[in-house]
This record gives sequence, C-alpha cells and structure tokens, in this order.
Amino acid sequence: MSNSSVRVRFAPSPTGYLHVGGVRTALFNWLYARKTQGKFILRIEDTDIQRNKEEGTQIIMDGMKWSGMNWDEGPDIGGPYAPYYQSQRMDRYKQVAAELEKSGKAYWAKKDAGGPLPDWKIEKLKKQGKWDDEKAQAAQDPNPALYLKVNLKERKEITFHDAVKGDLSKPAETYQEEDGSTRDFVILRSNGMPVYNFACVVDDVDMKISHVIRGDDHVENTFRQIFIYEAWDQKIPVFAHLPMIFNEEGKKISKRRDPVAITLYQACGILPEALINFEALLGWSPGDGREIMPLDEIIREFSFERIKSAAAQFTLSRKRPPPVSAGGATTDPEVESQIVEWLSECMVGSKLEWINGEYLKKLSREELLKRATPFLQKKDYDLTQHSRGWLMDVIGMEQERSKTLKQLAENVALFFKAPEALDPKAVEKVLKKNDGLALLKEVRDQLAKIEEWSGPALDGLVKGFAEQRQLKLGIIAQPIRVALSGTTVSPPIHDTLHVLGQQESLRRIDKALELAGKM
RNA sequence: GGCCUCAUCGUCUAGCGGCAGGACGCUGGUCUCUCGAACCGGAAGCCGGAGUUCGAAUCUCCGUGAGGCUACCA
Repeated sequence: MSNSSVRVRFAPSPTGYLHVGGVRTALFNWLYARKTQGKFILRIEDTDIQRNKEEGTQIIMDGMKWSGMNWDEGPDIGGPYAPYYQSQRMDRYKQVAAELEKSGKAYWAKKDAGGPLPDWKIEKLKKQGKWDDEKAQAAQDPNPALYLKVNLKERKEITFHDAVKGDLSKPAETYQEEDGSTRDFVILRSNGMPVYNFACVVDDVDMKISHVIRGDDHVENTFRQIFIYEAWDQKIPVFAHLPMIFNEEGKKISKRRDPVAITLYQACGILPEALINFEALLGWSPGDGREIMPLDEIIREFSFERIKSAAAQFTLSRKRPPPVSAGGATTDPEVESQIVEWLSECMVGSKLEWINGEYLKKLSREELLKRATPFLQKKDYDLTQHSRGWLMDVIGMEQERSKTLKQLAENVALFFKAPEALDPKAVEKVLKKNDGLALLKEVRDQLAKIEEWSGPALDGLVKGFAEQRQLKLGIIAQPIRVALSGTTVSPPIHDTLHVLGQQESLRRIDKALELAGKM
C-alpha cells in the first residue's frame, strides 16, 4: 500500500524526558507521514554523551507510545537503515568526513585565529545562561578539528524554500571573513566526534529523509546544512520549520524550569488524544473554527500551508508560584506529586483542560473505567469491594462534571468514603435553614420504607415529598446532599442515593443528623 | 554587536485589498436540585508612524517590541 516516497523523522536527544515541544514536533512529522502514507522514523541523537541519560531512549519511546504516535523504523524495531542511534553510527560519519576531506571539501585545521570570543559576547552568553565551560574548552583544544570548506558558488545570498515560511535567505557575507576568506565550520571535533549539523545531514541522507520538519530554531542550521549537502553532492530535502512553542514568559521552553514533561500531564489526568488535539492547534488550524478534532480528521486536514509562522505560547491558566523550582526534572516522587498538584491547579480553566473535558465526555463507560482506574487506585479507594457495573455507574455520574481523570477520581470520593465531618458552611446554609434537619428526618423515614431502591423510584419519592409540602425541590434535595456528601455539591440526588445504596444512605443520614444536632 | 524570523482580544486562532469572526478564560443571566455541569447573552484585539490605494489587519518602507542563531551543544 505504501508507495509514497515521503520519509520523515523525529530525532530527539535522550536527555531525560519527552516534553510538550518535542511532542509537537514529533506530531507534525507523524501527521505528515500518515497523511501521505509515508514513513515515520524515530532516530535517537545521542552524540552528546555528557547529557545523555541511560534510560533516555526508553522514556522517549514510552512517551511516544502514550501519545499514540507509532514509528515505522526506529531504535527498537530497526529498519532498512539501522542502526537508529547516532552513537552507533560514528564510523559512518567518519567515513563521510574522510570522503569530504579526500575530495578537498573539508580540511583539518587548528583555528584559534578567531581567538577567544569577544568579551561582550561571553558576557551575553553568561547572562543568557548559555555559557558552557566544556564547550569553551573544546574550542581551545590544541588538536585540529575537521572543517567544512564553505563554498559560496558566487552567490550573493544563500536561499532555500521552506514549506512553512516560504523563501528564506541569508546574505553570503555572513559566511565571509573581512579578508574575504570563507567562514568555515567544524564538522568533526578534535576528539573525532561529529557535530550535530554534520551527523544530522549524514543521517538524513542515509535514511533518505524527504522532508525535514522541525522547530524554527533550526532555521540557521539549515544554511550550514545546505553547505554540507552541496559539498557531499546530495539531494537537499524539503524543509518545513515549525513555529516555536514558548512558555508563559514568551521564551523558548526550558526543560529545566518549565513543567513540560509529558508524564506530568499524564499524571494530571490529561488524555493523550486531548493533548495531541491541543498541540495540533498550536500553530496549525483547519481554518474553519473546528477545535475538537479526532486524530483521523486532523490527519485528513493537515497541510504545511495552514501552519502559521508566529510562535505560540503553551499557556495554562492562572500563574501560581510553583512549589519547587524543578520543572519536572525530578526523580523524587514526593516532589513530583507536589508538582502534579500545582500543575493541576494551574490547568483549571485552560484550553487544554477544556479540550480534555470534551474528550472525557465522549469515552464509553468501559473505556473511562479503564483509563480512570490508576487514578482511583492512587486515591486508595478499595476497588475490589465493588462490581464493575457499580464502578461504571459511579464514574459515569461524574463524567460530565470532571475535566480530567484526576478530578474525576477526586469527585467520586463520596462514593468510596463516607464524609468524616460535615462542612460547617453547608450545615449553616442548608441544614439549619428552612427546617432542613426536620425535613431530613422525615425524608429519611420515607427512604427507609421505600420498596424499590432505583433511580426513577427515588426520583419520584424525593419529588413527591417536595410536592406534598409545596416546597421547591432544592429545599429537600440539599439537606440530603449535605448528609450524603458532607458538602453542597454532588451528582443529581436520586442517582447519588441509588448508587450509594439504601443501607449506606440511611447510615449517612443518621450520622449527619447526629453531627448536625451537635453543631 | 551581526544575521535570520515573527507581530490580530489575556491565551489559541480565522483573515490573503472591501463591515475584524470563532474557541478557551472572564463576566451577566437562565435552569420548581447543587456544581468547577448544561443553556443563553456581554465585555475584550489588528504594536506605532509614514506611504501605495476609492478603500489597508492584509501591500511597501521606517521604527518599536519579541524570539532564534551566532563556540568543536543538540
């Protein structure tokens, strides 16, 4: 079936976790591959040994799987151009480098002619937190590095067409020193390791990548990479640079500081399909106002033309000070759970949360139970005591009112644990007004006598009770609600009674009468 | 400092020379049962200045602001 020549890749570094920016980049590649029936390749860019984490690759693959993005070739499943780890392709980079050297396109040199960086620049880099001592030292390495000879070919500017941004160009002078010589750049470090730009091109050529889809922080790299493609005499792929995703401060997402690990969103009870939908809409839109779009619809509608070039903020809702400075790069479960609590709060009222709620509503009860179970277990509810049917009834009642799985688990608490105390405000507002306590006593006796404990029967009982006394339904429903839940909020009262069961309902009402009497 | 890119409600966006529209949030209201549910309203925006044009959010130029890259980091 697959006769498309489209081959795209997602090439993350295994530095600890998959974050929302990476997911967006992966997503747009994946969407394009699926739309064109091409191949989506997962490649691990682990040439920077310092920053790699051993379990990094697994974390990325787990995140991709959770998001629902599958790959056709990759580190675990291999493929025609294996291996898909850069660290295992070192010989190949050296081989290509040797070819370039042999054909006079690259040369070994020790250049410190540029000398140490100008002071203003060092200061700026330090200020931006980008200063890297190791990197600075490497530049001072006494051994030669392999430089690519930049060939301007008489061009006044270097130009390429970007599928998203249109024609992009850069003046040739940028690659010229004042004396007219070209500003060549390193492709193999003095320690023999390839730099990113070089390894990336070699891999993309070897793996026959047709479209390079990545963040627009790579636009500048593209110009350098074009010199490599040309020197090596290879076909240049189509480039598509995606607008960045910024944090709330309008800066490039920082893995260190921002809460962006997708496992965090998972823990907040976000559904993967909702996160994907939300991220697809960051920088792309179908153009007709559709917001909730199932994956197959997004695939059908996806095109580079509809990607805009301005950056988007990955914004939650209210900004509150985080409990700790770590943005999710923690391994301490205690700290992690604090961050999840904080993030859940920040998410209230956000578009992501809204989209999630929409997806949550559409799940079948079976599916909802499956997804919610880990969250219910985390709340220490004893699930073994209850039937599947009962559990589905319970979560079904809160399905519409909850926007995340985490909220759902919190909202159903009253069905698993009787309230230990009554909310004093609720007692004041409901039980101590309008004869609340007296009415509760009366309705309790009727509930004790009812023959059929079913939703409709209970609905009839409560409504009949109110009608008889010419009271608004709320006047009687609220006292029951407070008795059952301890608060003024719960699902519809007859459903709550029904699911709780006669015995438990009466027990709670009795307890509430006793407690409220003392207050 | 140099080069590149971007600029529409608070946020995500539609707009491709002809009345600035949608969504989230906010806000007001409705609902003989509560709610962060549902339903119905409202406020809220073209970064600034010139130019082209009968007409500019849209095209051009100049500012301003923001971001990216700029070292052997990816």
